[in-house]
Order: sequence, then structure tokens, then C-alpha cells
Amino acid sequence: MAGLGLRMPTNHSFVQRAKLFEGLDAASLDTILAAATPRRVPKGGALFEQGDKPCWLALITEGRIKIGHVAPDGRTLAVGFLGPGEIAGCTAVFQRVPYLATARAIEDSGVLTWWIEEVEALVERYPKMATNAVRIVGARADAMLRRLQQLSTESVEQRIARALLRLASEAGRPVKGGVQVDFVLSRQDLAELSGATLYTVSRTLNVWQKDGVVECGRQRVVVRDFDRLAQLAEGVLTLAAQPP
Amino acid sequence: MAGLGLRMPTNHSFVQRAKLFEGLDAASLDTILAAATPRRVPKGGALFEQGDKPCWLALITEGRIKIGHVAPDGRTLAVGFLGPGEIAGCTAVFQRVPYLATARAIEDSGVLTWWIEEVEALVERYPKMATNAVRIVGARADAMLRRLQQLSTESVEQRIARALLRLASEAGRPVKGGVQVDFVLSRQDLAELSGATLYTVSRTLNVWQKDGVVECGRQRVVVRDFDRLAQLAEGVLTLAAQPP
DNA sequence: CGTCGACTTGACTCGGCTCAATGCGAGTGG
DNA sequence: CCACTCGCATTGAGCCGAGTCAAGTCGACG
Repeated sequence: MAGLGLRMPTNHSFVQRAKLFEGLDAASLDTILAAATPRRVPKGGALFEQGDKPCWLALITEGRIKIGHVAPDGRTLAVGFLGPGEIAGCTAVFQRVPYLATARAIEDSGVLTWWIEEVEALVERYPKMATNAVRIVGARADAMLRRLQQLSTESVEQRIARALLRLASEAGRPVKGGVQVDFVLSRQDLAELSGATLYTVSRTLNVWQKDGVVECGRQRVVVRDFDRLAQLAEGVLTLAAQPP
Repeated sequence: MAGLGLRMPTNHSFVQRAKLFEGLDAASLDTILAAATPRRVPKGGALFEQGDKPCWLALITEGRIKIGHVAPDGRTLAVGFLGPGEIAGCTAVFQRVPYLATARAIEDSGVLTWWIEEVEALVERYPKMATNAVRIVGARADAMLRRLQQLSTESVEQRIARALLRLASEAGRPVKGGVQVDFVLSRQDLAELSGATLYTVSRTLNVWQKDGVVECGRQRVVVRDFDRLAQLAEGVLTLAAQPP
């Protein structure tokens, strides 16, 4: 806690805004913040690894964390990308089961962490946190169910469109002529998010680019036409290989 | 509460064993049971429908409930089948969001229900319930993630094998020469569980039957060889259409 | 300037979906 | 007790979306 200097107020505001601490008064928030350890995670570093027993909860203050799950056969599924204000590790920590995914920084990041013992003590002291946790975990379960539904009924093109739409709205930065996903995003990442191969993602993106829906470069995607991307996601529109 | 007669002790034991009420003392359990309304749900009846605003939580005491999610385009995904001792509706009720799936009785069933207002009052009074709820919802999120992984990386044959394996171990009744899934289970149901079509399920099951792994009839499946079914689930073994 | 990782593109293959026809078992009502 | 019927299940033929593999090209960075 000592030596944080100017960063303290910033951390305070993150804690204040986090859904997990919603409804708590200023004094409680102070106590909670006092129990946190700030950490830096370099690009490529892991916050926790799939299979590790749960040791801490992390509130992201800066940077971007990729949550990924790898199957026994080595194939990877991207669960999501988390940014400032979001919490990583909560399903594992609150359930006291091993992390079911790996959290890795895709750029230099900063987080606040709470040891699992502290989390449990805090929950005991502030029961409101438990009900907040149910909502957070529940929302995650809902999101999974929706993805499951989409994966089993929709085409790859639709799923890629949905993934992009979500990224652009959650982590979009306005640039001239569109909205850019605000972190490095490879074709491989998009493939892992949408349950496709990087080849199919590449082809699809190029077709869309020719039609002006997106503009893309090396590890970078700009959404140019939200409406048409939404239509692609709904399956109303298809651009993926029509005969000449 | 009056007029339950002999059923009371039975209900009590269900409440006692439910994960949601774990760690509560007898007096608390009595209070909780007193707040419950027992209900009968006829075969085909709905306990709640996808999209309804959450009104109650249900603990199943008898019968079998199918949880299904339908996509806008009408295709259905089976989330799972719940039996005695399991709880339906908890993700929606604790989050206070509309039910994201429909719960329908596939045979005449009995449940204990708690109105959402009562649930919230009980949680307020017994904070332990909130932490139990986090675990239940978290386990559901985990299960979804695992299915998502399987759906995006494994073959249809593997997924059907997994679905059957789970059903047989969760709701299996020993019969001579194997374990039978203890409720009516159509090919369509298996398809919705594994993300396949009923045609593929039918074909797959027939191949397995010829090899003695399962035995199946109208809305009925008996697992004869657990080991080989497990191998099929892991992808170590394949029976699905080898050339003569 | 060389190397390496990200990306593109083409050719080929095939698992599993679609559609359509038919079979079969279990209730139901005469 | 039989015939009807309805919903579940089987089976075949055909096709196509998307995965796989193999060569590339391009751009960044040391």
C-alpha cells in the first residue's frame, strides 16, 4: 500500500465502479481497497493459469487481458477480452475450484488483486458482495449459454460478425471512418472467439473489406458499417461466397 | 402448508439436501420449508417460459424437467434435464433477469417453489444462501464453458457420446445388461443436447448398437459398455462410418 | 537486410446437414 | 380386438460449408 503515490485515487475510483462492490459505502470501499495489492503484468505474462488452484481475484485497472481455455487436444477457445474495470478470476475464486481458463496480458497491464482468503473474509463482512457476485457469475453463465446457442445454430460468418460487434462496442475507439477495436487482435484471436479457423476468418474479413463493412490490417480491425455488420450477425445478409 | 400430510417429511429432506441450503441449521431449514409452495406439474406443462420475468425458484422433488433454450430462428438447444433434488430457475431469479430458458416437465412432476420476493428475503436473512448460490451458478457457468469447448473442437460422435455418458451417470437406472437413462429420451432430445440433428443421432446410435455399445428403442437408451462409450467420447475410438 | 510471425490465397476433401420417403410402435376409438 | 393414426425413428441420396494442407506474400522489428 505504501508508495502508491498518485495512483491511489485512481484505484479507488476503479473499486468504486466495479460491479462486485456496488452498493457499499465509502468506508467499506476504503477497507476493501486497503486489502488489495496492485500488480503489473507485462505483455505476455499470465495473471493465472488454467488448472491452478484459485489464489486471487483481479480487478483490471489498465491494459487488456485475454481469457483463454485450452482443450486437452491443444485447441484453444477464447472466452473473452477484459479491460479496465472488469474482474478476472471470479468464477473460480468464489467457487473455490481451479481456474478453468488462463488469463494472459496481451499488452502491459495493471491490476488490483485480492488473495482468496481476503475475498472470503470480505464477503463474510460485506454480504452485499455475495449477491453482487451471484449477478456477475450469472451474467457470465448467460453469456456462455448465448454463445452455445449461436455456435450450434449459426454460420461461421454470423459468429465472426457477432464477435466483432461485441469487441467493437465493448472496446471500441472511434477513428475516422469507423470504430477500431482498441487492442491488438489477430485473425487467430477472432477465430478462437468465434469457433472458426484463422483461414476462414481471413477470407471472411477480406470479403467484408471489399464491401466496405470493415477495414483490416495486421492485428487491427476497424468496423466501418455497424448496421451491415449487425445484419451479417443476424443472418439477414450474407457476403460469404456468392457465385459470379 | 396445511394438508400436506405424509409428504412433509419428504419435502424436508429434499430441502435439507439441496446445495442451496447447505450449512443451514434445522430451524432455518424449517423456516425455509414453511415459505415454500408445493406444486404439481403435469407432463408437458411449463414451470416457467423463456423470456418471462423471474417469478420463482423451483426445487424438484419428483419427476423430470427439461431445460431448453430456443433461438430466434426456432432451433432448440437443450440445456439439461433436472431430477429430484435439483434446482431450476436459479440463474434468472438471483440475477433478477428474465428466464433465459424454458422449463418443461417431460413426465408428471412435483416441485417446491419459492416466490422471488421470498427468495430475496431469505437470502437477506441467511447470507450463507448467497454464497451457496454463487457456487451453484458458477458450476453452471463452468459446465457451459466445457460444452462450448467441446462443441467447437469435437466431432458430433464425441458429443453424442458425452451427452449419453452424462445422462447415464446422472439419471441412470441399472437394468440387466446395462444402465438405462431413467426417463423418456427421444433422438431429438439427444440432438438438442449434443448440437447435432436427429438424423445424425439416429445413425450414430444404430452403428453403436451394432457394436454392442448401446441398445436403444423408442425414446429409450441403454448403455451397455461404459468403457467404450467413454473412449468414443474421448475420440480414442470411432465407429462412425468406416469403409467396408 | 534478414528473419520471423502474421496474413493471404488456392485446391481439395469430407463430416454432417438437408430433404424426402418409408417403417414402425403405441395409444385410441369404434 | 382390430384398424387408424400420429409421432418417433430409420435410411438413402445429394450437397455444401468450412476445415485442412501447402505455398506463397507482406510488414515489422532487430
